[in-house]
Amino acid sequence: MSADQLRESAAAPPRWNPTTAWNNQLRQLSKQRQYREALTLYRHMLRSSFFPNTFTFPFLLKSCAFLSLPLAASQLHAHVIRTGSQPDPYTRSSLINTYAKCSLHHHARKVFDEMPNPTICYNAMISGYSFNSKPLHAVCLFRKMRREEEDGLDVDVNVNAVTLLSLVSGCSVATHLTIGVCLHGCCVRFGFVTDLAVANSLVTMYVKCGEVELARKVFDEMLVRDLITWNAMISGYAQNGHARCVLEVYSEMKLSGVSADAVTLLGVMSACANLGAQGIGREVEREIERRGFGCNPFLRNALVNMYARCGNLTRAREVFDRSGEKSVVSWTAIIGGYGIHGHGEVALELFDEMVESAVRPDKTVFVSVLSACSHAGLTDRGLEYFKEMERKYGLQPGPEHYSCVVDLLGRAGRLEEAVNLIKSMKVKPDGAVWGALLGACKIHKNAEIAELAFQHVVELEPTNIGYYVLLSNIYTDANNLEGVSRVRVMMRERKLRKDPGYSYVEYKGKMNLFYSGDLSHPQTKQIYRMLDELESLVKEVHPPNEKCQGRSEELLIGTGVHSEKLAIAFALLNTKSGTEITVMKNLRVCVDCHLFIKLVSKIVNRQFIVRDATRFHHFRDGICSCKDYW
DNA sequence: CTAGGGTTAG
Repeated sequence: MSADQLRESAAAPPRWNPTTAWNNQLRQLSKQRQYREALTLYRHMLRSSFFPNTFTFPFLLKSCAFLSLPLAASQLHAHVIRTGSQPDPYTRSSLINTYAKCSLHHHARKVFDEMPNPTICYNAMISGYSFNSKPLHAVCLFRKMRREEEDGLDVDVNVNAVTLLSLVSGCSVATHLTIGVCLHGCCVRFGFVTDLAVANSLVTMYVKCGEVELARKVFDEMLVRDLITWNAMISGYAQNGHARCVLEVYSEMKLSGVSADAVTLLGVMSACANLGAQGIGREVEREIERRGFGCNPFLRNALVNMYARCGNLTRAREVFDRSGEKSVVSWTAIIGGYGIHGHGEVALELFDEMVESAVRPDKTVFVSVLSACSHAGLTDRGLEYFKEMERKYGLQPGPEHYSCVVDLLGRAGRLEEAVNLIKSMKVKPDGAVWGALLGACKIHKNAEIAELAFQHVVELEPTNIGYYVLLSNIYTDANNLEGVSRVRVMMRERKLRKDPGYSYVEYKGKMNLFYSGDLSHPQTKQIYRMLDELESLVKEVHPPNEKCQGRSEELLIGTGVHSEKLAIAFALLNTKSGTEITVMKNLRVCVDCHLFIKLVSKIVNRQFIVRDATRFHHFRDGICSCKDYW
């Protein structure tokens, strides 16, 4: 035994082969996902002159892949080459995978092209292309793989479930949907749709492309489902705004005997936030505590968001204050919460606090900050923050920020400034930017700028009826009847129809849904009696057709049986005094109702929160038959 | 080589 070897065995007292002992430690660390520690250990290993073998590198490469460390990866690659012997398939597939995960798919391909490849290397390269969203590259390689499989030459190549799974997961944006559909066909032809993991990846693929119906079809055809399947479907519905479907699938899941985990509850919580379903949200919170997920930062943020959106700022703040580590996402949730409900000052204070606590603001949090300013009428402070965004934090404002600032200026009546801001934009304004301007024109009755805004907005979003309605209303205010009929003709030509407006209130875990003039609710009689009473009380304090002072009170009290009014009457009938009432509205809250709600709130001394759910999609998932919901 | 996760105006 050489002196070196003796010294080595003394330094680390392993049983027989020192390399095996080191490798075992690496395996342990890798299993426990302690990737940084694995790399540190490797540094120790190098210092104590050991000889890495074929089992050493895959663990280390996996660590680099997870931590996305391209430099460390290429160093390791050099070490692999230095060992002299040809790398085995496992090491090569790890190299390919690591380069791909570091977004270096060209390097990965170089490794791939060095020699003939067995199945795992093909799979690694295919999944690498998918990871970098290059599904066409992946498909080309798949074709090559099939040819080699058929030739049956010296290397063992077999298309397997992992191959298809990797291919499918590469089509996770809508632009790649066509390829995804073809690959779905491949999965069927090759007999892999029955494979659980493959089917799961198909569900996920469709969900990410925004095709929830197709995802649901795959989901329904599956004979076996595991936790991943349910989660893919639940979070898929949640991400695409189909909040009610989330709750449906969740209860189906509970019936099927699969128990939920943190990911499931996250999807459910986000659905509750979008529905304003605080009661269900509370139940889920209890479930979270019971299952011991209370510390999960994802869930805590979702919880803060849910309470904030439902108007329960006290509870949102409690949960927020009690979370230990606060990320930008946590701050965004709480800032947005105060912003939505008009507490702009608090939102800005929180933002400053966030900066002080050394959390770097991102683009998203600025959207919340700017919109908080515009909700609270803090025009100039909003503009300051907008400037700071680029100057102080180096964040390029996107169209989503410009639309907030246009809204900010627009609400303050500074329409020309808003127009100039749009003209000065470096990025192309989207529909939302012009739409915000159009909305401002409605408030300040400026038909001229409205026409300019409308021209742009119909070009960008020709099917968004909201804008047609807005312009038509602006013309109505300006007594421009010719304009009104022109817009009507446009809408008819383009076959656009307005969705019926409806409102709903969550009560005892059920959605109570109302259309305007609705007579189908079981409590209809009491509701209308209550509404009559409210109307006469309101007329007492505020005689009809009398204009009021101030911006939001310019409006008259409408006499129609609006869905919001029915929802409020229902809530007053059924809930205890002192509790807040959250009413959800699919379209913008009817202007006639603003004052009505405000006055009723004063008269009965209850707080109402009417949430504008315009941007949520759940009104599209067929809330049509009210019977299912009460 | 291997499927699921929080925040975003109008």
